[in-house]
Amino acid sequence: MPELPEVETIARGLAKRVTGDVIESVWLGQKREPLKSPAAEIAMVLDQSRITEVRRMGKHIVFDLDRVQHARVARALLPANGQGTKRKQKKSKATLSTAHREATGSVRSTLASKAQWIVHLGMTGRLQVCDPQTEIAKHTHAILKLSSGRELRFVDPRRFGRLSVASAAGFDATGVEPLEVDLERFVELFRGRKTPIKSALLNQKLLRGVGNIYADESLFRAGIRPRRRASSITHEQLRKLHQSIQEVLKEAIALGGSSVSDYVNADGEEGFFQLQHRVYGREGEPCLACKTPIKRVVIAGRSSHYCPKCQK
DNA sequence: ACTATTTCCTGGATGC
DNA sequence: TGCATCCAGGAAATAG
Repeated sequence: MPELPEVETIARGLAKRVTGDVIESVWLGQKREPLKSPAAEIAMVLDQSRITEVRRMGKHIVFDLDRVQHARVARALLPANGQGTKRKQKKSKATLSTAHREATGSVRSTLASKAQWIVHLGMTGRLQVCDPQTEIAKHTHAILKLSSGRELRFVDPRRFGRLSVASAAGFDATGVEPLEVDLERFVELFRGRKTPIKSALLNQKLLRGVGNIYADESLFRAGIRPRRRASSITHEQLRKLHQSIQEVLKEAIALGGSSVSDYVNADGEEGFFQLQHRVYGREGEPCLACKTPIKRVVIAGRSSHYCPKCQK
């Protein structure tokens, strides 16, 4: 489940591998859930673009693109060269003729020389850079053929991930970056909010990038129960929470993120921060500070883990 | 303007 | 072994 540290790790790995590459062709699967922008628009923007930068914004991976030349529209919607025969028939049929025709006129005219490809990995999304010969994984929703001869593929079994494009105006992520926000602005985020602090931490419109694992871990370190109303937390406790969030995220990035379920980085390697979890996934196990069994409750539909003695 | 709840998805774990 | 059921979770949509 990629949250900020995992997405940061993946974005850094991808930046090393694909910066400077030109996208020579784009194949998009027939499932529409993974596509937030119209398929034809995504294909049109990506095709013949150079990747100039890969970075993270919240839980999003942003690929900055430079248009190399005008889109060669017809190619953008065909399967990548040499892949058609190996791919299952169902997938090679995934062309987008109707959307394509609609978008050809309108999108081409609005294309700027700068654009962005935005990827949200959801729960199970993966971006893999591999040779074209590599067998195409089940649930592959996008394949970009790169000028270096490799392919960049988006695979997502659960289809909670999302792909979109932004043009010159740029991608506008909501919320503030937890690693950049100063204490004053951080405190302001929670003023007057009656919602449980756990829910507030997960709200991407306030803070972007914190998910279930790091919310629980941060609250433990700050000694705050997840159900506490955000507005009831003292300034001193918020100061501690602000510090805890930054510490937890930095430590997790340093260890390559948390590998629970099937998370791996851009090189296929697991992270190690799961070994540092003090409450997440430890229901019934003794608190590492006081040995009290860790409790699990559901808040906003999410498992929330805490120590009933250490957290008030 | 907020807040709470429901929905979308599949694979792995569990239970009978 | 097989089959049904439940659960994981981010964020958008819906309801209050």
